[in-house]
Amino acid sequence: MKTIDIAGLSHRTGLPASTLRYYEERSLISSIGRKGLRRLFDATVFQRLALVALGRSAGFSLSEIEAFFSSDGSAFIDRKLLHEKAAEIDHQIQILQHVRDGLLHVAECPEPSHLECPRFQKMMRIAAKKQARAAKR
Amino acid sequence: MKTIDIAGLSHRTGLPASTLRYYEERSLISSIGRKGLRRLFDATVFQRLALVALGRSAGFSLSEIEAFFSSDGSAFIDRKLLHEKAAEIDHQIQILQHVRDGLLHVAECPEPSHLECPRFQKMMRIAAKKQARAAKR
DNA sequence: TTGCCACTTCAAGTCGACTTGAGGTCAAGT
DNA sequence: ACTTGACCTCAAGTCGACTTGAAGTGGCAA
Repeated sequence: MKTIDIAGLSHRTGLPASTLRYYEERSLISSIGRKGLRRLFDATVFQRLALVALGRSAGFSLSEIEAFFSSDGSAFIDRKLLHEKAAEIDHQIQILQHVRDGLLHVAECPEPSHLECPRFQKMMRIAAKKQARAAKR
Repeated sequence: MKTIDIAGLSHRTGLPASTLRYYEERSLISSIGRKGLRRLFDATVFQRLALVALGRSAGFSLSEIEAFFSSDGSAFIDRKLLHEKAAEIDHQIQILQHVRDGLLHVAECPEPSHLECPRFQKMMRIAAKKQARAAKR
């Protein structure tokens, strides 16, 4: 079986070795053994790291990602949670679209009065509503 | 002129007083004076806070939002910066769309083999590339 | 066999955005 | 005039996700 040490894994993933050790400590990945003190990983670790990357991009915390990996090693079993997160992301996309439009509006509008513009105000109201939720991330 | 104290402002915005003090310390908002020790705010603070909320929703750090407020108190004057940020947000929207699709794919696919699906792998590659940036937010 | 240095562990530090707590002040109601 | 308690300041704590540093170990080239 082909194995890779932490330096190689770091090189191939772009993640610092410290992060990989940290992920192992958090049980997000696992090494298949040691050569002396040194960790050895096999190819499955790449998949695992890709899933972690996906989860991070989706805004999951490491704890949440941990929860996705069930005890038997299989991953992402909770479909309901996945759908919920997808919906959350959809929502965030909509907010970002409003915010982008708001920024562009401000950039285009030559007036100092864009703060009075109803379009801008509407966008701000949307942003403000989501403040509490957004601030939690 | 109508003024409001920190408790009233907190009540009307939903933000804790500690957060409002913190924002004042960061120069994101300003009080118009004091009654004894107590801060007094006027109506303009609501607009200011709405802009801060907007910025936070857009994923800006408080420092970035500070930068938007120019020294003379007017806001969002740097059109180039605004366009840049809008483009950045556009980019983030695209990533989130991929991530959402990835989550849905995993949720739908009843096989343990979704990890081999080319669509999924492509999405994961995109997510992985953006990991560093996403992790910073 | 020796020596280098990439790896190891473990504790502590960092960063952003706040929150919490101790100890102090003062506006306002009785 | 006194008390109450909401406000004040400033320092320190928190949380998540890592990073950094010191001190130790051992694989491998010469």
